[in-house]
Amino acid sequence: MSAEFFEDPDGTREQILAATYHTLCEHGYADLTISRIGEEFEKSPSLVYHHYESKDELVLECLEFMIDRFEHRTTDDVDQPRERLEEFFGWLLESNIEVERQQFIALLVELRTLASRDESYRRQFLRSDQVLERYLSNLLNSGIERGEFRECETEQVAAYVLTTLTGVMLRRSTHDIDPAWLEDVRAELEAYLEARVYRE
Amino acid sequence: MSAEFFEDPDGTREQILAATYHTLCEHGYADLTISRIGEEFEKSPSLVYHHYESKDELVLECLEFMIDRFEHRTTDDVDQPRERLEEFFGWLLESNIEVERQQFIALLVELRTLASRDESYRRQFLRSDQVLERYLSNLLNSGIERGEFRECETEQVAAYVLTTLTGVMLRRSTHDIDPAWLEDVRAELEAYLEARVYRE
DNA sequence: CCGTTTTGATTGAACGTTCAATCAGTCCGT
DNA sequence: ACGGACTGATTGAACGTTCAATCAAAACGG
Repeated sequence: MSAEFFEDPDGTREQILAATYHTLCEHGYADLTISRIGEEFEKSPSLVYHHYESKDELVLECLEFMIDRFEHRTTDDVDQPRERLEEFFGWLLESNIEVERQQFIALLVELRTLASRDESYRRQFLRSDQVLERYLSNLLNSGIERGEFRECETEQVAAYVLTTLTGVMLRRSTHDIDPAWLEDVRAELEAYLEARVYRE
Repeated sequence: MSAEFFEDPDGTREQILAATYHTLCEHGYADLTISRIGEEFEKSPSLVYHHYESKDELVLECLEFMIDRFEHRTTDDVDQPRERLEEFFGWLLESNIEVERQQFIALLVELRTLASRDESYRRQFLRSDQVLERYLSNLLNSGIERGEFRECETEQVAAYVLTTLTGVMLRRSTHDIDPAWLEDVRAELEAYLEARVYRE
C-alpha cells in the first residue's frame, strides 16, 4: 500500500521524503529524528533543511502523500462490490501479516493521535476519513444498484464499518501479531454484513 | 470514570500520581514533563525522584491504577444487562461531551500507541482489554440467561463490539467535538444489536 | 573551446533549548 | 540529633535548527 513511489524516488527532495517514510515506519513518529533520516538516505542530516522548512513540514508532506496515493487508488472501480468490500477489510483483518504492514498500521495510528493537538494533522485525517467513507458508500451504492446488497443508509453503514476498522487498526497496532480476537471480529463483521447488507 | 481518587489523594506519593494523571489529561503523554508535574502539585519537580524510579515508572503506575479502578468497578453488577450495555457504549457515543472526557479518551488512545514499541504498556492494555471483554461477555451471558438476549457466541460478540468502541475512541480523539458520524455509528450499532443480540 | 561566474547540493561544526536525572544541602517532626 | 521529606542548582545528553564553507556542474562570455 502506497509503497511503490517510496522504493525508487528520483530527485533529492523525493529521496528525503522516502527516507522519512521508511524511518517513520521503522522507528515511529516519537523516535523520528533528523539524523536518523540522514542515516536512512546516506546524506548529511542538515541537507534536509535545504529542501524542507522544518521536521513537521516534512512529516506532514509525507502523510499527505500517503493519503493522496490511497485516494487515487480507490475512487474508480466499484465493480464486484462484494469482492471489493471483502478485499477492503480483508487487508486489515488478515492474520499473520508481514512486519511492514504491521508497522504501517501502527504508524497511521500514531500519526492520527497527533491530530488531537495539532490542527494540520487533524485536517489530513479528516480528509482521509472522507476519502475512505466516500469509497465505501460508493461500493455500497453500487451493490444496491446491482441488487447484490439490500437498500440501506449507505453513509451510515460506511461510517460504522469504518469505525470498526479503525478500531481494528488501533488494537492491531498494540497487541501481538496473530491475536485470537481477530478471527472473532472477522466472523462477527461478516455476520453483521449478512444481516444488514448482503442480500441472502 | 476513575477520577474520584485523583481528586483528594493523601500522602505525597499519591499526590504525585494524581498530579501526573491531571498533567497527562491536560497536556498528553508527548508533552508530559517532570517540571509540568511539579507545577501541578505545588512541590519541587525533583521530589518526584524521591518517590519514583523514573518518569516511565510513574506513567505506568498511573495507567495501571486507571485500569485497576475500572476493573473493580465492573466485575460485579450484571443485572439489567441491556441497560448496562447501553450505558457502557453510551459513555463513548454521547455527543457534546465535556472537555475532560474528551481529553481522557485521547489520553487512553495516546498511551495505547506506546504499546506497539514498549512491552510494559502492551501488558497493561492487554490486561485492560481482557477486563473489558470479560465484563462484556458477562453482560451478554447474563442477558441470555434472562432470556433478554438470544443465544450467541458471547466472546465473539464482545470482541467485535469492543473493537468498534476502540475505533470510536480513536476517531473521537482526532476529530472535532460533536461530529456527524457519531450518530451514524450509534444508529448502526443499535441496528446490529437488534439483529444479532437483542430478542425483539 | 576555454576560462569565469553562478547556482544548487552538500557537509560538518556549532548553537540554543529542552528535559530527565542527580546531588548536595536544608527543613522538620520526633 | 537523626531520618525522611523536600528543594534548587546542576549535569549531561539529545535534538532541531542555523550557518559558513566546499564542491560539482551548468551557464555564459569571449
